[in-house]
Amino acid sequence: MTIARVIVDVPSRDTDRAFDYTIPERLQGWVEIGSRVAVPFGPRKLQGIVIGLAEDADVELAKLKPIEEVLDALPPLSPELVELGEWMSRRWLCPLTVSLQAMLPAALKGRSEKYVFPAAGAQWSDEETARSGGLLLALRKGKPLKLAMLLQQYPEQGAALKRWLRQGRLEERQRVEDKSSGKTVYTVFPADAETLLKAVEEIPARASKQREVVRYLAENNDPIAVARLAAEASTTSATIRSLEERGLLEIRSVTEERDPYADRDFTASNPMVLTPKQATALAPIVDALNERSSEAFLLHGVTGSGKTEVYLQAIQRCLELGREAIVLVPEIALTAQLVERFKSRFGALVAVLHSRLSNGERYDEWRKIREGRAQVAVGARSAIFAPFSSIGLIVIDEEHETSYKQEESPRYHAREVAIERARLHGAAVVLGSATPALETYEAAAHTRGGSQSGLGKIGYIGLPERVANRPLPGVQIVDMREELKLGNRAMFSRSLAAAIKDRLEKQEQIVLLLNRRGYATFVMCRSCGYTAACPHCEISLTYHRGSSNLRCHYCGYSEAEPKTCPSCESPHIRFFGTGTQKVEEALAEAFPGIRVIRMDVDTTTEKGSHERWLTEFRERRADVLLGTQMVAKGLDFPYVTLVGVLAADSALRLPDFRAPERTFQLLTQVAGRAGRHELPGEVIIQTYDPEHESITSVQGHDYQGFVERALLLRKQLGYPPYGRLIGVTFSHESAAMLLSIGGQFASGLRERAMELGIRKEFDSTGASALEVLGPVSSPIARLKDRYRFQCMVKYRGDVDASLLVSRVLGEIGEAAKRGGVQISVDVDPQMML
DNA sequence: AGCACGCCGACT
DNA sequence: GTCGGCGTGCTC
Repeated sequence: MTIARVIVDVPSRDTDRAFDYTIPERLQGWVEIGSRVAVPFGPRKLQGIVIGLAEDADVELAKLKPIEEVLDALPPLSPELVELGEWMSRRWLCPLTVSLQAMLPAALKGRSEKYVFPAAGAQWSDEETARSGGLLLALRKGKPLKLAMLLQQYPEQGAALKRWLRQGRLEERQRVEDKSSGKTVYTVFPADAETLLKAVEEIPARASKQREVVRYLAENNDPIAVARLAAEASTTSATIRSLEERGLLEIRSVTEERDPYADRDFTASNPMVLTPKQATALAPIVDALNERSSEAFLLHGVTGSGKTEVYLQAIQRCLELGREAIVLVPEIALTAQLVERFKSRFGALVAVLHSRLSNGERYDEWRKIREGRAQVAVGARSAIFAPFSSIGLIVIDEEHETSYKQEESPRYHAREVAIERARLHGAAVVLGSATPALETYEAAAHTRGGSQSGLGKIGYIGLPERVANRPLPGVQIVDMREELKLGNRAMFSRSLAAAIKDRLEKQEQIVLLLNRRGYATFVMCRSCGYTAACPHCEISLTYHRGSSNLRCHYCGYSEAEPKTCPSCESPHIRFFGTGTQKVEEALAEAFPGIRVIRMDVDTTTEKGSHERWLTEFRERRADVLLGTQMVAKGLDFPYVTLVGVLAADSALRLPDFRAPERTFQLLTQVAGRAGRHELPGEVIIQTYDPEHESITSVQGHDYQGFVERALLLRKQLGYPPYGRLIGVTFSHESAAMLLSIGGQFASGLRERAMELGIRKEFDSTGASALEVLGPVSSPIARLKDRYRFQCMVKYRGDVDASLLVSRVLGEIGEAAKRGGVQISVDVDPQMML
């Protein structure tokens, strides 16, 4: 008897283990590791993933319930992805179902739905009917209705529904449903009649049902739905399945496909001739591919050095070897321009996965991969889970981007998942960036010395020059304090204003970066000092001019623009700080006739708007592309010769040890947008802190220098990559409980560390150390009506802090649950806020 | 996480 | 007496 070990879709600590089920006869052969199944669980019916099959497991069979259904013709996950999920849940301390669920396309994240319908012979009095406000009339039409929908439509009838269900006058039924709208039919594609007839002889006489099916198919040699064929031959799908194993037929899920790129022509492109530098960069990657060794490389190339062509040719080689490739790109860089580059080189072999596709479209692309019709997957973070079976190469472009870390559970980092997945496949990893993350750089620089970062060995490949020897743009730093002294109170310095005017005359283009959206960043009353804050979060509200309201950028709350102070009714209420909307206005004022495209979260929510703006800019229907960091990444426009940064230090003062690194990276990236083609580029950076290293290093394009100094500082303070962090956040609607639960966690962890003889101090001896900071109120003390406290665990890489933390959480979990305190754990947090 | 079961106050 | 409040414990 085979037992299936199933992870049910209940994301909690208590249920984070496999539950055993029997496999009923009709599903024999369909249940595999990675199958998605519907199972009974207590009184409910749930979706689950099979993570193991055990022959006659050591359990009381009588206690086991059978699997109810297998939900896909092909298991959506492979044993390798299940293993990867197990690794993830250990690495980032999340329930296994959460990491497995993260690998499925949204269309397959079916939830179970409850339906209710009247029991046979159930009666209701006229009075009850009248009081139900139409509910009973709807129900008595006979069709089962969704319980969730009824509760939403008749909110007052909840109690009545419950009563009737208990009394048995209503019945409920639960089904696990897919979200995908496209209809899927599992279809049998038979081999040709001749092959089938020949094969009949070889099928053992005992397998009479199989023979019958084959004879049927020999006569009716057309594709037929699995269910119909089973009915036709009065047998079960298990029979058909074994025929598939004999190679006499193929079962495929057939759907109407939506190809989001169907209406577009891609002109074929051939490999370009590599520069000698590019060729040198490519060589070690190709060596690794040929040897099938799971090596990782940092491809450190300045902006415009032609990294993409290196990726393309590495992928080419990978495909020639009959293996598949994954390319990760930051979401906002995943533009038509980039997709086109891959499509034109590899054609229909490319599947594209990004968040702007509908669930259905995404599911189609995902199936192309699963069914082997695509060999290259290009996508954002979650494309790292592309269901390939033989991966040869994983490329992560702009590997330093923060978007590779998922900010909700599972809080994984795609870079690390890539390295682990590559290890399982014997695949090469290429991490490309002009400004590598300090963690990556350190791992590459000290690969021989033994790195603390946890990334393992990384080979270093440098690409220090732009193609065709185009110079890097000149960078000018403007001290805005000097401007103020000279009486210039405008938001554009004299040199930036002059440069803008010059480009307008020459009909060249300009990119302007300001990392704050909205119009004004805070609202204050000059009489009483009142500032407008979100009632749900401890965050000041941002004024948006178009809609004349104040908005919270954390929870989306908005309120009307105040005319007088809500606190003292003084009319002296003023808007402070500059956002992109205000810059747009100032540009129009200072340069009449200027054509500006503003690109930020507010103007790009609509589907396709992002690409539309970029196309408009590329076609030079605008002079200025003004925006938040989304204008800094990966864009390549030949006529951009000026890049202006309005407030370079805006992110520098955040209470986050990575703030200087982020600032340097952002400035370098945006500077790289200028002068990428024939026309030379110029960059003007405005700041109130012109001496700051994050800014001065951009001027000299001095990554090396910046990084060496930053790493030294990190080492002194025990921050990553030399020490590591785990952030634990406790939240509750009231603050009262948080300090005590947080305190219990901190002291519990300190005790455990002491027992194991782990030192508290980080010192030069290099001995294991672990330190617990907090609990303290989080930098954002309240978010969406919940107060937040946090602890930060700082430790050296040789301490298994994850294990310690999960043990302590196990101890205090009960108390936290009773008190209603939510705990979220972030291993290797990327944002300190 | 849900959902049932169980033991307590406020209604017909 | 019953309805429904939410604390507790279990789900193969």
